Amino acid sequence: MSRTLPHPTREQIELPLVLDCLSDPTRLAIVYQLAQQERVSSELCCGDFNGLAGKSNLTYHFAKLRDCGLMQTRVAGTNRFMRLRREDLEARFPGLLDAVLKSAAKDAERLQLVAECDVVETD
Amino acid sequence: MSRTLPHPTREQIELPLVLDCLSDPTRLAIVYQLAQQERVSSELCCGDFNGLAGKSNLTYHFAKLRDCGLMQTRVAGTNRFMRLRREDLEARFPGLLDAVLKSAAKDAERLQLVAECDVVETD
DNA sequence: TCGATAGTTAAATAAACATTGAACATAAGG
DNA sequence: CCTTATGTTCAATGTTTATTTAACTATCGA
Repeated sequence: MSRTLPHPTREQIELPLVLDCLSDPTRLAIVYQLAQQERVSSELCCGDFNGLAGKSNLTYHFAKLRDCGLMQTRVAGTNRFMRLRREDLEARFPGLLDAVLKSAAKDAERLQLVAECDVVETD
Repeated sequence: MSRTLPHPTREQIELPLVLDCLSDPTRLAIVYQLAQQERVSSELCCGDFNGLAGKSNLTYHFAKLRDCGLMQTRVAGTNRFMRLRREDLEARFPGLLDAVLKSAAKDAERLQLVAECDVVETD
């Protein structure tokens, strides 16, 4: 019934929680993917991450990312659209997100962040 | 008997491990304190962090910081001197450590990083 | 050689974490 | 209305984590 989800305010965003969130490979991949697609569209929905983990596991990671202030979730019909809270993060921790994203990009292979580009399903 | 401790090479430093290390408040405080004192002397020994946690707990955190490549430990007599692996981190993840340290500095109070400056013991 | 100092190791514990599967809820579309 | 597609919730699992206490090792200096 709840049309909106709880998010921390900008000021409530905490450094250790953000770092902890980014330290998990699955969540780092989510954030990375979100950042990659940003110039195309600033939002992605849950299903776009199905390659990274099972559905219910993703729900768990999305909640962590939302709770720590890394992303914003918008409910629309049966979909939840997410976007990075770039502005808030930049205001709170200048340069941090970019540094993490650049570092992740450098290690994309090692971290297995390389988007599978919607590989054709072989059913 | 081991005069030297094992450290990862520069190339072996992994982003998720580094972020995870920095996400713990105690370890973030250690790194912050290490960075603060850097212009005075690049090294500090275990005892300099006694305010942050118990001795054996510190040993645990030091090991994590060493294992992930954030700091270097040098054994000298009964002391172990630590320093940040700034160069290696900058080479691997440009701008990351500085961004974290600046973010931490902004939140120093909230994170209780404010060095107690060897407050006089009130016994 | 003795005692103090610096730090490690080991074992125990409680809490937090990531992952899974099954059941559920909600909305869109025929 | 019924079905399908999206995504959530809940409980169970096994793992990792941070912390504490106590016993230990090793070095320095008197």
